[in-house]
Amino acid sequence: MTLTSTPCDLSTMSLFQDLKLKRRKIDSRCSSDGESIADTSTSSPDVAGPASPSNRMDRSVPSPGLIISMDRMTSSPECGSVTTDSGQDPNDVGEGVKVKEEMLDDTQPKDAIGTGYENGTVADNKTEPPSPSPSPSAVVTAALAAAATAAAQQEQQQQRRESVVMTSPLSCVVKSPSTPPPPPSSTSLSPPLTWTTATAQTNPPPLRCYTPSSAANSMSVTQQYQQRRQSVVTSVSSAFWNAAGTQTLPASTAQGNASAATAAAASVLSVCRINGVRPELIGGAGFATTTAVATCNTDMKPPAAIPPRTTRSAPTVIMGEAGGVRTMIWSSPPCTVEQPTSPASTGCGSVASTISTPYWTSASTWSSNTSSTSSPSPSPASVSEESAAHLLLNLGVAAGHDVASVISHMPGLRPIGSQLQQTSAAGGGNSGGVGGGNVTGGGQQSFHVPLNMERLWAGDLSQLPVAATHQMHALNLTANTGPGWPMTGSNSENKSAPVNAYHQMEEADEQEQPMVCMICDDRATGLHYGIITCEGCKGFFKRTVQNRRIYTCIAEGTCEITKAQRNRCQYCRFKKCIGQGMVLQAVREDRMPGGRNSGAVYNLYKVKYKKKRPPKNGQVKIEKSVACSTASTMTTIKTENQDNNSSSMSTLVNGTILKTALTNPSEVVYLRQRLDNAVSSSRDRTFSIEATVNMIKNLMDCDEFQDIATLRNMEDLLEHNSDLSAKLMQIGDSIVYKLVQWTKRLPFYLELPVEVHTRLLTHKWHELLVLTTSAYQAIHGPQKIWNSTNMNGDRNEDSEFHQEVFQNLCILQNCLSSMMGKPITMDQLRQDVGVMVEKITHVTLMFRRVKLRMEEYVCLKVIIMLTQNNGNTTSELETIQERYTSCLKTYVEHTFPMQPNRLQDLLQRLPEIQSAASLLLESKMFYVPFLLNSTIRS
DNA sequence: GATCAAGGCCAT
DNA sequence: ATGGCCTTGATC
Repeated sequence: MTLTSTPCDLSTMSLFQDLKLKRRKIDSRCSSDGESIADTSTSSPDVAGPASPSNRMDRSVPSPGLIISMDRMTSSPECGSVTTDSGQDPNDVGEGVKVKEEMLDDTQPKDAIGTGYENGTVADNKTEPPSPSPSPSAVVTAALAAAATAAAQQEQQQQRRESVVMTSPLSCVVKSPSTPPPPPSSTSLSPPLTWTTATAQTNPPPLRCYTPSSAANSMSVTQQYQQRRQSVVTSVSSAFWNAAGTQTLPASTAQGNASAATAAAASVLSVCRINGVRPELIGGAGFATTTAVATCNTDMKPPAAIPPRTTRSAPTVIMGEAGGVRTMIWSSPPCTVEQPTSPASTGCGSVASTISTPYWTSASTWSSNTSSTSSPSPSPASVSEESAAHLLLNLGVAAGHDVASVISHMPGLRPIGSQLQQTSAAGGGNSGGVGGGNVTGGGQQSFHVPLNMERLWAGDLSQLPVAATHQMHALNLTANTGPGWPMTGSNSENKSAPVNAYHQMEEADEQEQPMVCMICDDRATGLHYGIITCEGCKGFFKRTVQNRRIYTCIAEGTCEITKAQRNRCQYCRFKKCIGQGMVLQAVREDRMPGGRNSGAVYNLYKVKYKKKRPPKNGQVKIEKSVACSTASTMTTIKTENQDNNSSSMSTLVNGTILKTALTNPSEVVYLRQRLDNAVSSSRDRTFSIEATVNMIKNLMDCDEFQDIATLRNMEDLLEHNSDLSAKLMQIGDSIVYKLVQWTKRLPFYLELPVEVHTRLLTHKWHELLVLTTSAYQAIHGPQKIWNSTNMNGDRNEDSEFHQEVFQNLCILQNCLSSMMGKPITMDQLRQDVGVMVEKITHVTLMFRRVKLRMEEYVCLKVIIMLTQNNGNTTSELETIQERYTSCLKTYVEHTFPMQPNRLQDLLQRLPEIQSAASLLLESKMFYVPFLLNSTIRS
């Protein structure tokens, strides 16, 4: 089946509507004839979407020619088509963001395999992902050649029953043996990467790593598994887009053969050994950014027997990727027994299971699969676009269960082969504590629980030191003592053991002795981020948090951290920092020096301990450890009305609450809110110009305006001889990817839960897009000089406006005509997008007149994103928005002291932008902003 | 003004 | 990247 672009009448049907009609036809055929799917995947490779190999290559090589400017503010192309056509609430139109892992996959390409795993590897999570491989086809060819020559002899019978066929990075299909493999593609740029992993003929070939510089070029079985798995995951993305109604993807060939994919991948994984242990995937390994392969210089044994899944005594290897760097975390998990996961624990409600090896299959033929699943599959029209955004935000950061929950919300996608992941399977959501090195949870070592730094930086604080349940209960922390505080202030009946131990040591150490670092026992210099540390650990913690680094441990995550060995394993060092109670929030986002956090973070989490002294002679280390850990996790929580309720406060003080504060997810949410409210370093104050400049600089750094604003391959997009759906897919691909990447680089990304970011993207993408387009036109567009003076020689702004509108309409007319291969009349154009273009143009002119600066633009961008139209603004969002509003105010006042109304003028543009954006949704012509900037060359 | 806990600098 | 030393600035 080939999707050919049928130019539609712009006046009667939007491009999306047209595409959806196509989609319906395809769905109908796919439902009735599964085998036709293969035709789809092969006869129309272009339809594979923007992430096809050819597209990848195209995108990886910026065109020096026409570059459509667009900002990284991205949108979803087909959001409108999905909802409106089905008669859904128009308010929902376009509020979705279609996401595909390829967005991330592009910047974290397979060519990066092997580059990120060395001992002590550190990944700066803020760094831009590496550029795509310049020659993926060559790499693929090489891989295929290797595959052809190095077939192993011992393939599992289990594997032979299934096959994973990757026809393209986008269109992996999972097929049963009976399903014939797709014929080779005729596209030279997109060689048919047919990687038959478990067909009866060959074993998984020892593919080479894509990265020549990789220290370990041999792709391990695990790597191969990862790649296969990614191919499976890729199909999910395809299916999602497919379900969005805009196109049929080859992924639709995935006939829901979930068990095949599961078994194939599981068979590979289950028999792999890395350093003698079986690797396992969790968390961030769920999707594209996290499915990259951790390189390993370890010989991988060929698959053997599949061990029982209910016993897992071997250490776990968690492989994931963030910021383009692979992470491998080793741990020694407890025995895992499959068990159902409470849907509530996911926060999404409908996930059926939590997974450690999350395999997903594209159930793009959901319409016919519904009856076979335990839960009804949603219709394509009910695609949860928010879930899509959520999904992408979770890429690289979410644990398996999060991904599972997200996927569970995605029609056509369903988890299969779920296997409980022990660390995230707690029904109550308590994912356990980070091993504090010495002791957490009443002295019980917690090394078994790995620290997923990706999730940590994504805002998942549930990994932070958690008082064991028994510890919480011992302190009666579940009782409410004040508004919203799930803890008691009165009962400390059972806290006596650790607290007394602490106090005993405290009293015994009154003598003057040098403080020792709670992390490495080096000489401490004072309180740093909540605990007593040395300068080294202080700086280490600061750098880690500031840069959102992701460390790896090549051992088992139990490295001893001493002064002599602290630099041997960053992962374990940071893990100990967290475990000992160092406060992430104490690292200031605005990097404002000076002052104290006592009025902020420590107002909420008053660390109750004294400076730890070295143990006296005879004191056993474990005692010190207990004391330190206890002290570090001991907090006095002030109630909100502490000033007015001395008795309550007294109760709290007297009942000094042994609380790790971040105990379980339900508390974390509230605590985070409290923290944000309490952090005075970034709220309710006027920033100095230095701080303002710094904050704006951070925003600008994560914006990459020039690069992001350009849409590559515009010439290709404007050609009418290629599939229109592919064009739009390509645009949408770029949009979503850039939008998510921008979000994840925001300085306040960690301050908000992923769910909030998801919601923001879902509801604000169009406004961001309009703002970006207008700002880019104003800043980088030609400073047009119109012949617009009136009889008095004065500037005729009205005439200027209309001339600008007309020019923009002409641009659109040309571009659309080119794209559709059919002339578009100006009347049609005016009817469809005239008002919207006028509004966008108006904003652009206003920005141009005031000579909008990038510094202002990035602030406006954050402000508008955090503006809640429905009035349901949360304090979290308000806090951040106020922060950047204040930042913008300071900047404007300092930079333009002679323009007292400049700030007001800028902020007044925001409603206009929202108005234009709403029209953008209604028109469903998301690409208009791109085209408006198409004449601007970078 | 002293203290202290932030961030920054810079030699290693 | 680390860590010792310095500066900064809020709090006492």
